Amino acid sequence: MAAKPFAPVTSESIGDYLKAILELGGSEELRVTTKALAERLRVRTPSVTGMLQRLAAERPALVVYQKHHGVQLTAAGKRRAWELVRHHRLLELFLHDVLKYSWDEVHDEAERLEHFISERFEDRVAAILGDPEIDPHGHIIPHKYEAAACRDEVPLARWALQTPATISSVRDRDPAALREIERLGFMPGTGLVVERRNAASSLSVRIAGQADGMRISLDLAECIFVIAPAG
Amino acid sequence: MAAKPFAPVTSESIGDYLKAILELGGSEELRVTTKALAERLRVRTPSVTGMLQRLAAERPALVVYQKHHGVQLTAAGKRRAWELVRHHRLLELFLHDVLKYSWDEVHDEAERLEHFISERFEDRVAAILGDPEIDPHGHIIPHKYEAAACRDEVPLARWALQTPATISSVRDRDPAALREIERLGFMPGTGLVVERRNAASSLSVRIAGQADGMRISLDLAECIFVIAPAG
DNA sequence: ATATGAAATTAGGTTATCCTAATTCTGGCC
DNA sequence: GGCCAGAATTAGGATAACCTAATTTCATAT
Ligand SMILES: [Mn+2]
Ligand SMILES: [Mn+2]
Ligand SMILES: [Mn+2]
Ligand SMILES: [Mn+2]
Repeated sequence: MAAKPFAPVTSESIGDYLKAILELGGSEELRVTTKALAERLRVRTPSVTGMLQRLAAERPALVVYQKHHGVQLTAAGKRRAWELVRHHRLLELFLHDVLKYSWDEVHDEAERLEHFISERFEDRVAAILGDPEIDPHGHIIPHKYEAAACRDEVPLARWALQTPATISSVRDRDPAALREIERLGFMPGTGLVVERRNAASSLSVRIAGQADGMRISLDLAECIFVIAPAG
Repeated sequence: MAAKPFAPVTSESIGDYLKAILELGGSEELRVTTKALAERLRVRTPSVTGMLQRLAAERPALVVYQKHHGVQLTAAGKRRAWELVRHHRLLELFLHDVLKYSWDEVHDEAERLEHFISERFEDRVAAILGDPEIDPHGHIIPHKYEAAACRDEVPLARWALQTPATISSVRDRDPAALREIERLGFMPGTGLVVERRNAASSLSVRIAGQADGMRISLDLAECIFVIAPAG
């Protein structure tokens, strides 16, 4: 009766490891280090080593683990990680659009609930949102059973000067940064140009169609991702 | 900044124990036995004993535990248990009305999610549902920070013969029974009379305004709760 | 080729929650 | 008052997911 799930179901903890490996590995799927995982997950490195050994021993294996040389996700690990990313982004959009959360409130709630909703919940939320493509922070919502497409995003802090850019997404994990970004008007879809780098770790930026520019800290510019316009 | 929560936050497991003690104790708040808890929670009795000792040792204590003589909830335990009941019933109604779950699908999902939603989630769901009073099975949704009112419900199996009754609620835990109840038309609010008890563990029941009666099993009649009409 | 410091692993321990097997308590019945 | 069956508890152990302290490995810089 119960169909075999496409992606293995995991504990909350394992799910968080898989998602962290996915996100730290980037689109090139580089091997991720123990230390990077420990920092991201706020645990100590021996906890990471222990968990990686378990994930590699699982049948089917969720990661390829080479002692002292980091981990990568297997196909099974990737399936589960992308499923959680889909849950996360659908939940964020649902919390924002239906339950009227502000965009800085959605992340923490989604981060917890993504592990506990059923496939049915996922499907119904997608349905009432009209199979959405983009979450409140501009992130692409993967299709069911698929990895998300990926754009060539660059943090605003590394974008070339005097070159038009469009904001594609913003980091979702820092509520204070999100409030600041909203206050300044750097919403996904907005066009802008970086006019110069200032000594004081800040950037002078002008939003398309606005007369005067503004200064934002490099820290904040690391939270804003841009692409070439009109892609 | 973060206000002290009105009810202690608990693990999923502890929450399930507290809710089970609340529900098994009934409105008279009788002491609940180790065995009853073990059955309800599908764990072995030594697990229950161990957990009860922990709940009693917690500061503030969540239960009053007398070795060999069962447990009762303390005020703190009751607060948490009722909070979870509120979460559960709000979630069931939300899943049914907003996400279009059928009434036999809502229980299991709510049983899990009730432990993981935040106060904000609870409040927003209540708001979009218009501060509802009754869940899809006819159960009263407690107000925030309060125990639910309670009615003098009786299982249909124990209602006097030939005496008009109104269905107040139905048991929410058994999907197959719920589908049967729906098929037969025993929805909360429906009026009926029990015409007789038959030998074959069944009841002959006539729904108000319907010409002919029907037979339902005593098992099913244990899942349907009734009160005197027009209360 | 070797030394060294950062990164990673191993060793050993804790807590939460569950289990089985063994033991003890309790309430009713003669 | 003593016996018994069922209920409950204690004893001892497993597993998941953490931790600190000790040790090992790796990459690089002389
Ligand atoms: Mn998470
Ligand atoms: Mn997001
Ligand atoms: Mn539950
Ligand atoms: Mn219900």
